[in-house]
Amino acid sequence: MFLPQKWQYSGFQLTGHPPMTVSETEYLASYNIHDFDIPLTSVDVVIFTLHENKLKALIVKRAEHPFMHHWALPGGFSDLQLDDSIEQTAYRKLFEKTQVSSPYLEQLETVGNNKRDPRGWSTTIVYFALIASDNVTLQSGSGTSDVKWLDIETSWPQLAFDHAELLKNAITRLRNKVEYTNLPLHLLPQSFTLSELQNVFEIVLGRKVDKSAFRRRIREAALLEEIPGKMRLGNNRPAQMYQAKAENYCHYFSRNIIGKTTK
Amino acid sequence: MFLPQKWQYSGFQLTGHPPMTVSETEYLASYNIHDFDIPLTSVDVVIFTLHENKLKALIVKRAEHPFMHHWALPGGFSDLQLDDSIEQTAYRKLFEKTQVSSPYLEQLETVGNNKRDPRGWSTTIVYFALIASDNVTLQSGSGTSDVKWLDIETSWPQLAFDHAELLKNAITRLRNKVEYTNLPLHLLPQSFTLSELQNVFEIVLGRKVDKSAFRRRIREAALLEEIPGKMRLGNNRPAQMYQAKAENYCHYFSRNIIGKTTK
DNA sequence: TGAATAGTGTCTGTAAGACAGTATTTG
DNA sequence: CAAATACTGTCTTACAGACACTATTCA
Repeated sequence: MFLPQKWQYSGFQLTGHPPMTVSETEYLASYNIHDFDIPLTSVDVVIFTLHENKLKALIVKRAEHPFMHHWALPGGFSDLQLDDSIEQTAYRKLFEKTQVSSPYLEQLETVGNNKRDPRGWSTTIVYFALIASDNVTLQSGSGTSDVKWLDIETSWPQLAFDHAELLKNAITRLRNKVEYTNLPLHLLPQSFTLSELQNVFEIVLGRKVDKSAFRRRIREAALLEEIPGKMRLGNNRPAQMYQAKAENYCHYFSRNIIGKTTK
Repeated sequence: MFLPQKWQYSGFQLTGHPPMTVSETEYLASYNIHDFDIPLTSVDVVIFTLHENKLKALIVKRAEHPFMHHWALPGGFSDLQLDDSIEQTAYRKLFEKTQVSSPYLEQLETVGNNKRDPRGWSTTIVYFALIASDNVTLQSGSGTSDVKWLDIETSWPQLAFDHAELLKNAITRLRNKVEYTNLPLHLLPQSFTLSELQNVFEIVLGRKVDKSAFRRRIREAALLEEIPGKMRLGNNRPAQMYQAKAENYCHYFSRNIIGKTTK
């Protein structure tokens, strides 16, 4: 079961490459990444927003091989000069397309295999972002010829690579997390009413929830603050407007939202 | 806000590389990954087990540069010949060290930046695995000179790269998920008693839970099946033994376990 | 019999679901 | 006034927590 490792190997090194006589400094000086057969690594971003009461994801039309002229998720390679980290790559890609600089951004998954890219072994790190649709200015940017919001409930165009599956996974993750987090807050503009917030939850969940229970849940989590005197006016009773407290980037409820099953 | 993209770009392509006159076939034929400056990409695996009533993680002593002679998480590069996917790389690394072939394995996070590896820009895909400690045979394998279980509650040796942080993140993820999933099942051998299962939950959570509530929760989730007649004997009332139903790889409870706050 | 652990019964507390009620605006 | 939406009150239900109780073995 548990071998006594200490005596088995202590005092000598197994053979390895590079040889033991090379110091770490010498090793690093002679190290050349291009000597190794390593996979492509890219970053893709699933950008969600709410537009016309629909949940939408951003897709771009590729202007380059492979999959030229196909729709795809925005993404690309880390620029080792521009980016200090893969998060920065994700933020940069998101900003290039939307001009939004402070989204909710979360790492989703990393997919790497020898099937997904015709160029060979390829790995992509997938992020998902939530942004408010106000103040977004879409830009196709470099490497793409078009950009648009895809209503995730309608039929999708054929997406490049395995991007249809990546998008499906992102939708699943978002739906799951909405059951026990406050993520939909990030799909709304800075100020909003409780009815608007509830509406966002319902759109993402795909079902109605009870108003009274919903408000109690939000109130008791202390996620929001009233904006004194600011009301949403209409042909009915005015609604109090709220904003998210800064500290509530992601709040976890201790129970799932169950809600009504009918839409 | 939302630009009418259709008319803006339809009918022509933006300039791009490679030029439009090259077909995809020609492009792929001339494509050479070594022409590009791409980051190192590795896979690391945090392997948890339960041993002597402690939660432990596997660490290996590096026999190669960089960080030679330092303890580190098991991991390494995908072998583009051996591995069809990064999951396979993770399974391979896990099997090399433990001879366990069917662990619980989950992707944790991917960390990529220009600080974490002295060789330069580097990305690692981190997995975490849960295995039962019975039938494990530790092997240091290639590139490492030693291997051992690290009790995560004791003080750690200095770990190579950012592995201390990766391990900390894995522990956090495991602890969080134990609040609302059945993950501890995978730390036990095939058959076990309910008290043993509760004990595993308590070790991972770091606190006691109520026996009656715990059993109700497990019973109502229908995760287990009795092994008829098989009992754990001792100087006390014998305990019924159970095994996990095959379909319950990962069960999500709809509420967190709250439990007692005293250990 | 006592020690030890297995296993159960039942009361309480908390938060969600259901749903009907009241409140406040415009037209 | 009616229509529409905002907001609240209250009863019920579900399930976790607390904790005491019973059960079954060995020494």
